Amino acid sequence: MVIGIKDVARRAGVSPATVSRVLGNGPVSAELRDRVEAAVRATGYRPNLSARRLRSQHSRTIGLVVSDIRNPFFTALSRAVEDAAYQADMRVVLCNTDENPEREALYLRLMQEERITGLIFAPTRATAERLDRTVLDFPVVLVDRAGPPGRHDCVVIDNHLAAAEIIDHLATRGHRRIGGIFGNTSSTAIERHDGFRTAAQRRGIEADVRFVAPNAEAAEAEAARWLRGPDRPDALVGSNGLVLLGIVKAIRAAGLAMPDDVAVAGFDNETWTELVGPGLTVVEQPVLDIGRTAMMMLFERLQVPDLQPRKVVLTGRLVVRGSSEARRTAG
Amino acid sequence: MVIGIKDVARRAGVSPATVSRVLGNGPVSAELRDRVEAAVRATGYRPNLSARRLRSQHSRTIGLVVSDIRNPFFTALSRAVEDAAYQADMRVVLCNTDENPEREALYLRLMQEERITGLIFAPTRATAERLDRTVLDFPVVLVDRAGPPGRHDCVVIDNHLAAAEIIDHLATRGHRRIGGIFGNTSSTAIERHDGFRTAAQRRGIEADVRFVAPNAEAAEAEAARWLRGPDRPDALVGSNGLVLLGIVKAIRAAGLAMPDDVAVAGFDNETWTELVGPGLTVVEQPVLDIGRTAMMMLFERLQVPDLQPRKVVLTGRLVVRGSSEARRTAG
DNA sequence: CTGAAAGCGCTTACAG
DNA sequence: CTGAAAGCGCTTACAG
Repeated sequence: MVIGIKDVARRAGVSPATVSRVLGNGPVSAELRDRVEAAVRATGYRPNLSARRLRSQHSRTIGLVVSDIRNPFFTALSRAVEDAAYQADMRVVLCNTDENPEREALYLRLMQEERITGLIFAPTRATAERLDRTVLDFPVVLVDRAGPPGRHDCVVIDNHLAAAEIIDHLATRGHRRIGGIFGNTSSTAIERHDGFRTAAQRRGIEADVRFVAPNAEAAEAEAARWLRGPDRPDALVGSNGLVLLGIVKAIRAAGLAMPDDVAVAGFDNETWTELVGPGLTVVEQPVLDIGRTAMMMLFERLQVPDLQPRKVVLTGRLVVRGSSEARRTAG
Repeated sequence: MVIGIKDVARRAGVSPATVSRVLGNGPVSAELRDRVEAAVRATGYRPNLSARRLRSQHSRTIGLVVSDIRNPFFTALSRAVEDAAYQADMRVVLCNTDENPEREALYLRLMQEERITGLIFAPTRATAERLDRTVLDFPVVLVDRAGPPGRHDCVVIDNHLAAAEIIDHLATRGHRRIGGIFGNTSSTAIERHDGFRTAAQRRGIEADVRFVAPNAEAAEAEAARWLRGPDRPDALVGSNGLVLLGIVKAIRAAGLAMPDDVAVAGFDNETWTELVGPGLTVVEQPVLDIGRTAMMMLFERLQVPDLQPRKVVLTGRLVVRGSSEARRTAG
């Protein structure tokens, strides 16, 4: 049998209202407070959050909708968001969309049904275009992916700059035929692609590009084809951690060496990137800051709903390792 | 303004009860069903899940409490659990305990407040010992960690066997001084330790063991100390993915080579283990099966509450790679 | 098949 | 400070 607030009230000799006030730190005399607290301990009473949410009209719930929690970027993001949420006495409901717009729509409906307080969302490009703030009953902060300019609060890194830094670095190291493999569903990959092309053009470097589904399998298949073909690049760049993983797998499977046969660079400084071959050169994203900032923006938006949409741009950090260093002289 | 069931009812010219029946696939005439569905579409009505849960007394919620979602084993587990849950029209509330018994207690209370349908839990040893099924209002399935024999439903792998396989494999490859680094908070690490010792004894092999907090940093520090000391082992075994990561980092930092200076083997076949050095020898856990099985056991327990506690033991698979192969002959 | 009414377990004006 | 009462938005016997 589950104990309710009435049971506690009866035991403490007070009204349910008083029990509620003790739990919610309302104004209660010390004596009644003591009696109620004793009764709560004695009964092991736990308030029913569904009832509390319904009555108080606050769900104290943050929605977090990402493509796949197994992408280490989103794993770390979810942990950051959850820590911030639990500290604010809120909880998180997490959904994986697998970059599928239909599932995004499904989970947006679920978020409505949960009456979430706010949403942190990494949408596909298709959904970001369509997303209408005014039709949702809660504020949204986009993360990792900005969506159309000026439409939504968002926190991203400067992808254009980061991709350009990778190109500049590779060019400096003497690479002239650089290939890029980019995800085909997110605005982030597009921005990285822009930065990639712009920087290559500026330096008069040959930069070819291929788009794939943003997962390791698709990236590996594409990289394998590319490395086998006549136009094999001397450096490969991956647009996120999963793509980078696929590239490295393809290189190993082909029996090639980094950086002597192909140099490699990419995004996301996962724990393992320093351990592979000579170490992988990557742009590290400040993922904890991204998560925390998204939560802060959500809270600010809740306090001042009619603020202009704000874009917070953080900066990635290029971590140079052996995978992109100049070709070794034979020894 | 948020639309409620009454608004839909008014618009469709029916009672709220009828709207509720349409949504819940209750018995409704085709004509009224059509009118209600049209009204739902026109208004964009979304039922309030808090109200529904409160009234129906079903939360349709699974709790998932693990140490850290960033441990790739738990990342994959959470994805498996979430997929199974959403398919059963349930949702998941996830908590990270950081192997901290106080946080475990906190989150168990939260689970009570959520009135969850059932809990999937990877407890520390301390909490597993204390955990009393009869005091919780929901069934529990332990995953990865079994707890005291016969007390709880659980789904684990045969850790004793898996650890013994690692020892047998290393012994066959000629390693005679094997060191193990084990987590100090989970029953799983203890079982792996047992298997490790037993197999070593049977083979008359020197097997030393050290316990650390189950994270990469602690494992790396311990491995670094060990590799520097006078009793340097010729093979190191890590009790989970994070510990294995720490071991590999320490080996690289010390400028040692796998397997020539130290062989390495461990648990969890993460995506990166095949890419590090000559590839890492690991026991792969059937993590998708573990997640799905845990959900099934939960549902079965809900249907037949007075079943004996059941232990499902799955089997790990030893994936042999270069990190543990026989020392190369100088060439 | 359908509707009116009760009630899930809380919180919160309201009155004292 | 405290309690009685209303009500959050649904679902579900109950009666027809």
